[in-house]
Parts: sequence; structure tokens; C-alpha cells
Amino acid sequence: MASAPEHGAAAAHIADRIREAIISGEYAPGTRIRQEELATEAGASRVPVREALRMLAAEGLVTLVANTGAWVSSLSLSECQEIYRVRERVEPLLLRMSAPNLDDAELDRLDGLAAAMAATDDPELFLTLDREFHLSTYGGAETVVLSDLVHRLWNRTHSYRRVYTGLMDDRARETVHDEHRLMVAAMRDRDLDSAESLLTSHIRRTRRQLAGHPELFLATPR
Amino acid sequence: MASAPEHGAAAAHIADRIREAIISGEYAPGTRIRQEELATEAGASRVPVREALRMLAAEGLVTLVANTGAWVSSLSLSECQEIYRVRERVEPLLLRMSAPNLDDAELDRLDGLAAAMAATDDPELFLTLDREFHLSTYGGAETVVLSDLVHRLWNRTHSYRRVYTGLMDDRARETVHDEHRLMVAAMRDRDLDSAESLLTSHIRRTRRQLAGHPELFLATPR
DNA sequence: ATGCTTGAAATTGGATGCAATCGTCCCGTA
DNA sequence: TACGGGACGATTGCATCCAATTTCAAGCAT
Repeated sequence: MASAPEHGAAAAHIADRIREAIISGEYAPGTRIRQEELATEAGASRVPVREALRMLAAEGLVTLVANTGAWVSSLSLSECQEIYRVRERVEPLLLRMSAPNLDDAELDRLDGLAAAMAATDDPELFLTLDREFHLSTYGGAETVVLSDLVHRLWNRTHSYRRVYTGLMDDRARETVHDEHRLMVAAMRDRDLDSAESLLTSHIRRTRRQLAGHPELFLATPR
Repeated sequence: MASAPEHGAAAAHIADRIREAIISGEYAPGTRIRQEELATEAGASRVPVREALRMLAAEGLVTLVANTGAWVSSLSLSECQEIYRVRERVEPLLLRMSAPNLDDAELDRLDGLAAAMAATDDPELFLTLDREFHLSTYGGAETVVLSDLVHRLWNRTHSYRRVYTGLMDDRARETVHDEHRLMVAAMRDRDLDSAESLLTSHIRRTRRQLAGHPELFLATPR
């Protein structure tokens, strides 16, 4: 289970727990994180908690202020746009490195995810499936640095994607589904250039739509 | 000096110190890092040292193995190539966001750096000037996420750039200088497309030359 | 000579305790 | 009422101490 009582992994486990809580929405951006609370919850002392917070801070998920405390990082609109601009450049590269290693069974599964996403109107499920879909398209990449980078970029924006997902209208949703299907089709055809450019458009379009919702972001994030 | 006796910053200071030591070459890739050593050196206990190591591990500069220790991260050739591929996609974007904000004085300074680089044959000075040149070209960007990402990518590869720099022949060096001068010229002309594509080629060329020196890398890095 | 076992030293992991800092409430003053 | 200014409580920062684990060398067996 989650609590393997192995020595030397407390900080990592606690970090996993917090990361999961942030991604699941349990901890929203701006939420105060208290060391003691996490420590008792993990049945540990504050020492490994602090190490976990340092890790998460370096990942950008948590913001530390000396002598004051830790908060779940929030983003300004411009920071979020920055992340999307980076994703626009980086994820197509990762897709290119992954796609050749995805077999037919995996492509079928991707189609299934895309279909499930189109079939639901539960925003939370949509969000989960979307993440699962995209990260799965990267699953064939034998990379370390790049896939880690992309995962971190997804993590940092996940909370905002959650809110935005609830605001999408039917037209926007339909466009997303079309793009997903086209991406899988391009990958089936081993047409990496098309897959790349479809993904670029996909991310860029989302970025531009996000720009129309500044109310989702704080002016002065921490 | 380096030791401002402020409360709540010990871990950050120690991390700065280690990061600096890695970049300066004092700590080469693969070097074992002992907590006690750093603690006494910083006049602190091992607790903030461990927090610093967690941060650096999240930055990719240090590799931690539970119950065993910390080492300065080393890269395999393929990991290094990965980083360069990411840089190829990401740095031109950052340059585009920075260039419009660089005034004539700053562009003059960049030309000066390029000239100084061309004039020296001290590899260490070359390395320092090269870093200073490129990071300065990004100095106009009002970004947080992206510039932080680029700095980290530079940091992770700096040790290898050091070794490679010593191996460059005159022709390779001359090419680099030409590219630097052309980049500054393009920025003076406010020709962002040219600046971007020059930078892309610049990084790609270096990546391809690095591929010819697998002996600089470990097969199984940690 | 090589490989395996054992045990002590070295090193890391984590809990506890205390000092330092920050927030907040309360009070006094204008 | 509005505006400082302490004092207290809550929280974080860090040093010290002990436990868990690994490493390494010496000894033993093959």
C-alpha cells in the first residue's frame, strides 16, 4: 500500500501524498500547508515533512516563505500562459519521441480514452481522462529529463485546468475531442509531423482560451 | 558576504553554495557529497544540509540514494542530448520574449562578450563568457517559469560543457563566434525570427558535436 | 587466490526539544 | 473611531541525539 514502512523514504512518501492531494484538488492553490498537520497525518516528525516541502517547492507545486510557512502555489494568468507556451514547444517533441513506440493495442486504448472523454459530462472525470490520455501518448518515450519536465508542467497547471474544464461549452469540448481523435489517427499513420502540429495547435488553442478567463487567476500569486 | 546570519535561510544558502561548487567545477559529476562535511563548512547542522540536497535533487543537480548518500549528478550521453533537444525548443522562445527588451547598451555589452570570447584561449574563461553571453541574451525576458527552466538546463549540463570546451578545435570555435555575432546583429535589427532560428541551429550544432564524444559520459549515470 | 560471512565504523534517517520569528489580539492613545 | 504598540500563542528553523542502514575490512571457508 501507500505506507511501506521502509526506512529512508519518509520524505518521498510525504511528497507523493501532498502532490497527489494538490492534483486531486483536495488542496487548492493558496491553501496553507502546516508542517505539524502533515507530520501527524504521516505518523512522522516534521523533519521529513520539511524535506518533502523543499522538493515540492523545487517542482513549483508549493511556495515556501522563510519563517512564515508553505502554501500550495497559485499561478497568475501570465505564469500559466508561460507554462502553456513551454508546453507548446516541448510536448510535441516528447510526442515525437514516444509515438513510434506505441503499439496498436495502446493506440486502441487511447481511442477508448478519447471516446470515454467525449461520452461523459462529469468535469472531474473529463479532467482525469484528459490527463490520462495525453500522458499516455507520451508513455512510449524512453526519456528521463523530458518526460519529467512535462509531468511537472502538467502538475503545476492541473488545478487551473480543473476550474477551466467546468467552464467549457459544448463547442469547445467538441473541438477537443476532434483534436484527440485526429492525433491518434496521425499516430496510427506514423505521421509524426501531423501529430506534432496537431498537438501544438491543441495546446495553443487552450492557452488562448485560458487568456479569456483572467478571473481564474490571482494578480499576485505566491 | 555569503554568510548573512539571517534566520530561515540556511538551507537556501547551503544549496547556493553547492550549486555554485558544481557549476564552478569544484564538484565534478560523480563526486560523493557528505552531509557532515557541508554542515561543518557552513557552520550548521546536517538538517538544513539535507533540505538543500532535496532541493538540488529536484533541480537534477544532485542524485540522492536512500540510506546511502548523495552524489553530484552525472549524465549519460542520451540524457545530455535530451537536455539539448529541450533547449533547442525552449531557448528560442525565451530569446523571443527577451530580445525586444534589450536596449542598445545591453546589445553592445553582448557584442563585447562575444568579442572577449573570441579573443581568449583559456577554456575556463571561454566557458564563463559563453554562459554569461547566452544568459544575458535572456535577461530581458519578464518570465519566471521559462527562465528558471532554462537556467536549470544550463546548470545540469555545465560540467559537460566545460570538458567539451577544452576539446573544440579552431574551426568549431570560429563557428560559435560567428553565430554569436549574427545573433546580436539579428537582435539589433529586431529580427526575432532570425534570432530564434540562429539560436536553434547554434544549440543543435552543439548537440550533434557532443554526440561525437561519447567518452565524456557514463553509460550508467547516477 | 577467490568468495562468503561477520562485525565494527561511518554515514544517513528521523524524533525530540528549544530558539527565533511571525500573526494576532488587546489595549492605550489621540 | 482610527491608529500604533506590546504581549501572547502558534508556527517555523535548526541543533542535538539516537536508531537504522550501509560500507568496508578482517577472518573464515572453499
